[in-house]
Amino acid sequence: MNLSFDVEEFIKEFENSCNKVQKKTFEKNEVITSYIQKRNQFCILISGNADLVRYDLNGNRTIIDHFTNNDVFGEVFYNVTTNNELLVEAKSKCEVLIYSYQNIHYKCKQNCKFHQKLSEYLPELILDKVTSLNMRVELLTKRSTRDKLLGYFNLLSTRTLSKTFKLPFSLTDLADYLSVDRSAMMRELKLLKEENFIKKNGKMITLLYK
Amino acid sequence: MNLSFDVEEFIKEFENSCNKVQKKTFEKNEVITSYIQKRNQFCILISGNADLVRYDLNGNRTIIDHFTNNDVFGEVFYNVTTNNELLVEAKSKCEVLIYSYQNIHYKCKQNCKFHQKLSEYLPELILDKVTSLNMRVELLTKRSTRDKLLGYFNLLSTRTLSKTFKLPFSLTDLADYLSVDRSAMMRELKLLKEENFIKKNGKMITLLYK
DNA sequence: GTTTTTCTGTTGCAAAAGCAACAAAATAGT
DNA sequence: ACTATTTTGTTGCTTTTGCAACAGAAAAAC
Repeated sequence: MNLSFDVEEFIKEFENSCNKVQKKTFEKNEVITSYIQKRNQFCILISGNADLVRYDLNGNRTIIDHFTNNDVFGEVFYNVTTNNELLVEAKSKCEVLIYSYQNIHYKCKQNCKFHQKLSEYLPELILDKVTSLNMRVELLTKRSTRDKLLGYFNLLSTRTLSKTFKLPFSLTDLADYLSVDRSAMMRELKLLKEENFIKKNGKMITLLYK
Repeated sequence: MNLSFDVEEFIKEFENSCNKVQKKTFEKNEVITSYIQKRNQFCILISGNADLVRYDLNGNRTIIDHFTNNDVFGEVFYNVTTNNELLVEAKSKCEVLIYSYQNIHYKCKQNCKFHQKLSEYLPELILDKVTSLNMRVELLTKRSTRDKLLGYFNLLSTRTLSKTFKLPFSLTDLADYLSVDRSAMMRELKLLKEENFIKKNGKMITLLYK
């Protein structure tokens, strides 16, 4: 996230000016929302972190997306075509702004500050989402588990400007995020350590190659 | 694509009103643009079709995205972090509107109609892109070649409202799009035919299951 | 502070996917 | 219309990935 404006400031300042937006709090493991076609919910995660997960017919879980501070989500971003369940699950206590997408255009009152700012910031919020989705596609199209891992590590390294960083996921969740089998991923991690590509201590990873 | 406005109309009407936008034509196989960090190009494909492709260090080609009429692309949508080359290649003769993203905010003149309309339509254009990227992620996270194929066929079937449809790709390109080995994909297609899941005649596919 | 649950690390075996290579068919180029 | 190039369809073999299962470590719940 490198937005040109401060989402927190924006929310603090304006959340009470508009009666069409609501703020809700969710506890860990609660379902924040499920994606259903034709309900145009649009959400901004104010604090905490949450995952968009899919459970398919074989019982596989996939973490489709991982949301942290200031991320936007909701079924406006999704054309729900599959019969799989899509859920947003809170991974920690979460504060969420919930809004109906239509209401962005139909203002609640002439001078609603929230509306004004939201319209102004919206393209950037969505653009940021496109960028992160493109990175996701970039990762998922990598052919091997090794390339996915290294690709993801590179991303975190670039993001933190450091060769050492902490995984934002448990290893179990990381496997679901990279869409690979956990044991196969663990095996690959072991090889990467043995071949001196990385150093690993719990969730702390250090890249050892140039 | 199911936008609430007609992109073609918008472009026809306003493309000459703004001196900061240019229209270019590309022949088949020409490179329309390559993605380079910090150049904020933003493009709309008016006609033809094109692919966003990546060539990785092992020589694997991946079709990251496939663009047709009215699709938007450009490196505004991409945080170029990898050292891989990202190119947009014309698959047929293409007409493209090219614009610098910054210029969306800095209008060329007070009453530039193009600017006005573009600002108005932009969120929807980008939102549409998010939707298609989410579908892409949905496909790519499927665990097996079979699930990817069936997922993609379902998508085309839903889009065309028909059990029978034509693949917009060559089979070679489809493999690169689904990020699987071509021969493995062909093998799976053969099995799907043998097990009566699909009927296939060249690029025409018919789904046989409910 | 003890118990229960989740997460990590590992492995043998089975299944799926990738690689290489080639002939036939289709398409594009001249 | 003929030739060159690309695409399709196929297969044997190798490598990678996934599955199942389990023990120990860590974290969460009580």
